[in-house]
Order: sequence, then structure tokens, then C-alpha cells
Amino acid sequence: MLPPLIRIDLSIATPVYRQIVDAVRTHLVDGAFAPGDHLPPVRQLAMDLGVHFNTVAEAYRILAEEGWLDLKRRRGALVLRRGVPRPADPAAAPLFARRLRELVAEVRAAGVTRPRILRELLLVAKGLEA
Amino acid sequence: MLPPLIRIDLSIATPVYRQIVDAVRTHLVDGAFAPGDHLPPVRQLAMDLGVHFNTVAEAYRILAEEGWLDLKRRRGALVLRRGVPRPADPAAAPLFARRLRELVAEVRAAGVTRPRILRELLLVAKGLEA
DNA sequence: TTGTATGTACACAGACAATGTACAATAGGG
DNA sequence: CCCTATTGTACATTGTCTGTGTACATACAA
Repeated sequence: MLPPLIRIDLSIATPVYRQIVDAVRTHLVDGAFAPGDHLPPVRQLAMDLGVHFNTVAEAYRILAEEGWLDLKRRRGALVLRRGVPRPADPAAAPLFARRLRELVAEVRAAGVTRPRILRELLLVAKGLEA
Repeated sequence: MLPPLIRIDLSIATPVYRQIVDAVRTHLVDGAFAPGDHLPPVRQLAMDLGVHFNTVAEAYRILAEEGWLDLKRRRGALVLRRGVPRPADPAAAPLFARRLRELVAEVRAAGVTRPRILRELLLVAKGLEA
């Protein structure tokens, strides 16, 4: 069995619905979920994750507001071809810089080694160049 | 006036006390706050940030639990020489990989350009090599 | 037409975040 | 020594957020 595309962790502070949003959006950006695909129904994904279906529905609603999904009853969650990213909020890039540094600081403090962090950074950078 | 070392953003979902923790920890890791320094008293930092002092106190308490600070009444928050990072939880590195990808996906979706993201990743990577 | 698979709406319980207020400890001045 | 001001602490309170329960609306298929 392949590792599930979406996993959640009840032990961390990030609320489950936001973990779902983050995980699904990652797959949408990198193409693992492509326009025309259907996401699993809220009740099915909820079963897989062990949460209530309304929690999944909330995540789908947020993704629909972001323009990724078209939600229609009885038809499930259709992945849309999402228009060009809206012009970035000018604060977005500096905020990214800060959050990236905070994330790295957090994992360094947690004992992840510098080479390991470096490796992940460069892997992601590599993926962006393509 | 220099840009303040710590800033918070009431418009985002991350609670203020956690924003404070993240910002201060970043400075602790990169050395802007060094062992022997004193952080501002909770009431003063709270004034600067426009929040209640108990919110700052909560952030300081978390950092003290992480081993960064020694809190004593009337003496303020003393920055400790923090022992070697505890052995990393084996899940920490994979979790970092995931969170990094989620962060990048989020800002890409928000319209930050790939070169801009790449630049920040490489900047942080550079800082880690030193 | 009817049943059923789907998303939606909304109320509710519990957890969490931020604050208000009172208190405890301690450094420093007299 | 003792007092006082400055600092962190404790805990109750208030409002918001999260996750769930339950009932409903919609639309496809037989």
C-alpha cells in the first residue's frame, strides 16, 4: 500500500482542518491532484483520517474559496484549473522569509542537524527550478 | 529606528503567544539574543506589541520550558546557554520536510514567484553552511 | 419517481486565547 | 533592616475557535 497522500497528526497544535488544507494544497500545487480529478467525498476522507466529516468539509470549503475546488452536492469535490495566482500581496514574500526562518529555527532547536535541514532546503529548491 | 526584532500580526490565525515564541526563538537560535542577555520585562514587551502582559508571560514560559530562558521575579528573563539540542525526535526531520513543502506550496499559491522563493531558500541554506 | 450519495447548515460542548485582577518574590534605596 | 517598586505568577473570566451531532437540501441513477 502506498503511503496515504494526506496524513494528520492529532498531537500537534495546528487544527485538523488546517492540516488537511495544507496537505491537499501541497498536492494541488505540485500536481498530484490535477484539474479534472475528484477528491474523495468528505465522509470517506474523514473515515480515512479518523475525524468527523464536517471537519473535512470545512477544509474543502476553504480550498474552494481559494479557487482550487468546485463543490457540488452529489458530485464531490472537483479540482479546477486554477487561474494564475492572484497578484501576490506585497507582504507575502517578506512574510515567507520570516516564516521560513522561524521554521528552520524551530527544527534546529528540536535537534535536527544542519546537514539534514540543508538537504531538505536544497531538495525543495531543486524542485522549484524545474 | 531599527525595525523591531519582534513583530506580531493580529490578522493571521497563529495565536499571538505562539508568534512571540517563534520570533524570539528565531533570534535565540541565530544569536541575536545571546546567553547572559535579558529579554524585556513582560509588561514592556507587551506594551510594544500592543497585547496583554500575560500573553507575553505565556510565551516566556514556553521558551523557559524549552530551556532557553531562566525566569525569576524581579530579575526578568535571562537568556541561558542552552545545552546541546536534545536528541531529535526521529519524526522531526520528516515533519520538517513536509512542513517546508506545505509552506512553499502556500506561498506559491499566494502568488509569490518561484525565483523569489528560491532566493529565500538559498539565503537560508547559505546561512546554515556558515 | 424514489432512493441514496453527496455537500450544507447550524446548534452545541469543550478547548483555547487573551485579558483582568490580585498576589508573591526580590533587588535596591533609605 | 525595612520598605517600595518592579518584576513574574496564579487563576478566574470572557469570547472565539474547533470538532462533533444531527437534520436537511440536492442531484444522479435505477
